[in-house]
Amino acid sequence: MHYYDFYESPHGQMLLVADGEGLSGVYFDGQKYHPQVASDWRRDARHATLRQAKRELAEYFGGGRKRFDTALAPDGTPFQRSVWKAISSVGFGKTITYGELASRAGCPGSARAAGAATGRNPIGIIVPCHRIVGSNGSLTGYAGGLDIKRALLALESGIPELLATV
Amino acid sequence: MHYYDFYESPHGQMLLVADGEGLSGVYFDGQKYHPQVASDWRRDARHATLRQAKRELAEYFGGGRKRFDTALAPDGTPFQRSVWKAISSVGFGKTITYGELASRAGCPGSARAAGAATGRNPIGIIVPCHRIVGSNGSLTGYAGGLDIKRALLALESGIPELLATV
DNA sequence: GCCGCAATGTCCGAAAACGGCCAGACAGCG
DNA sequence: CGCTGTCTGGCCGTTTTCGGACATTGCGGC
Repeated sequence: MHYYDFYESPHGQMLLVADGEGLSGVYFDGQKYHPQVASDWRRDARHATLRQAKRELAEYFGGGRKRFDTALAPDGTPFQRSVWKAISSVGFGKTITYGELASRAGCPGSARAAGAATGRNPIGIIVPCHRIVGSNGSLTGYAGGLDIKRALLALESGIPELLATV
Repeated sequence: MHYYDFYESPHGQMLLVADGEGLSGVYFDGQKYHPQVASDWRRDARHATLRQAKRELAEYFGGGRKRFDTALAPDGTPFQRSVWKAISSVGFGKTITYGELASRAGCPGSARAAGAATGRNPIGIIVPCHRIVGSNGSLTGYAGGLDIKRALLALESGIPELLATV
């Protein structure tokens, strides 16, 4: 059974999805690969996992949280899961390249495949795929749009002036 | 979760599979499309659905049962399910053609596709695909082998001499 | 610097192949 | 004629196969 609820972020409404195992999805409104809410899903604002995720997101956007503790249960191929796991190991305010990401996932040389897997990340923000950049530092892409990616990195940079430029 | 057990039929060992919904598979040993027993399946001789199926099969081969009451939960496409449902409506000792089967499934003219779907029937004997024959009365095919198909039809014919010919 | 290229895992659409068919035409045979 | 068996062409859903497209990168050639 799938449960879901919404969260109002500074960058628009977000859809949160959970199953029995943990959080399975966090999506910006209208982002790429945004799922359809199926008729057999149940909206439940008090669902334990969803509540914890909403609280932690609020603390993150408020600047008071640097890592997430919600239990995750994303659905994907073995390769994708290893990539998403590697993404989660990138700390707040840090960035790595797609090539480095591929290496950490155990598949050096598969940078492009790692990029594709990054694009399929179902748990935005909490699995911090916005911290993955091109080898020359360019932002290259983000399912929610480059503006949001830039804003998230600015928020994590800790430099107030940077925030103003967004 | 999948549960399974075996049943010793007059024509060799049979594999029975069930999930939470009902019986999902009944296969002759070595038949076409015989599934692999996955490592996360659990053998359970006392499983309610499996026990009922084994009992009804024993009664069928003993000649004392003409229809099955076990709850079924086969996995397939919408078309396949409608075909298997139509097969189940064919009574003991009767036969229909693949063309007639297609019509009963709601798709007149799709005789060939109905044949393919019949071949994929996961629940042998209980979904009596052996009662489907060619338009000229020929047996044409059976996943468990034509010999078994002939034997089943002989058993259902009620004519003792026919049984001797098998 | 700029361009082209090879290597990588997954998804998606299109196309082709594959069946437990069937009706019609034809030839062979008594 | 009537009956039989074989062959052919059209029919239909599913499965398999194949070719690109991606949130990349390092290298060689120009």
